Amino acid sequence: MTQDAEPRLRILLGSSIAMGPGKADLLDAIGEAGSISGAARRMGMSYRRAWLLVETMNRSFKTPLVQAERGGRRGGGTSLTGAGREALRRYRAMEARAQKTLARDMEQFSKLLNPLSGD
Amino acid sequence: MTQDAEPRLRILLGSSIAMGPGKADLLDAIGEAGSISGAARRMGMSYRRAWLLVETMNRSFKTPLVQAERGGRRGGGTSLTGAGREALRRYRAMEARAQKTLARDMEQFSKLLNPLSGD
DNA sequence: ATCGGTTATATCCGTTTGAATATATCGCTT
DNA sequence: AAGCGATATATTCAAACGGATATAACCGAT
Repeated sequence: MTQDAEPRLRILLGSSIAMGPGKADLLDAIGEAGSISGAARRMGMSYRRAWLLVETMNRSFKTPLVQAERGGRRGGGTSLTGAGREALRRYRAMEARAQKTLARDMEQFSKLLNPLSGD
Repeated sequence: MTQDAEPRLRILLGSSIAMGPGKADLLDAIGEAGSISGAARRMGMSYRRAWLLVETMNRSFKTPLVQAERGGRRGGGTSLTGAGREALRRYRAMEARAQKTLARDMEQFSKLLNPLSGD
């Protein structure tokens, strides 16, 4: 067994990535964890990186995808906004549609690829 | 008018990008220019960068996509192999198919995006 | 034999990226 | 008032990235 090739979808807005596989996963994790720090922990990334990704997303969209609160019983927390849930849902739909549409092409394309070369 | 969002397709093999918009453009340029250095010039990138991209591609595929020659009347040159032309053709087809399939979704998604934020 | 243009490779350097750490602020809880 | 856990932000440091430059090898043309 070797890993196989994966098609990945990114939504580029100008020079910055508004949405992509990593950011979508982060949104999922924030939704589940209820905080940026919790999401970062379970994704094995630094809080700073997670916070920067969130900042990029919030700047890329009309309405912030993520809403943070400081203090409180649990020290604060972060939740997805309505726009956040919508953007995530739509991205996942596009991702799935792309995967499905390209499945046959990917089969062919994969035959050209070097099964080794994990890099 | 502001720039609008663009969906981009990458083919990931392990941790390295086997094919993507930039590499596909480079293959096109090499095909037209007949050399890595010429392609780099017309794309405004350094020879080093172009050469590294070619190296990554050649490592990612079973058969090299690009064949280089040294010396000779024109000092050498680089041409696409059969595999190179095939990979490029298939990638462009996938790209186009994805664009078409996602056009409607992108319309909706774009409504969520911040028209400013060129970064 | 030298020259030209290219591939191939190494080195240097500034920029960017990202982890690690530290600090301030917030607001509930005790 | 002190503690806690989280956000928000700055600073420091190492690694990765990429441009610029230099050099060697190649080989036909002159």
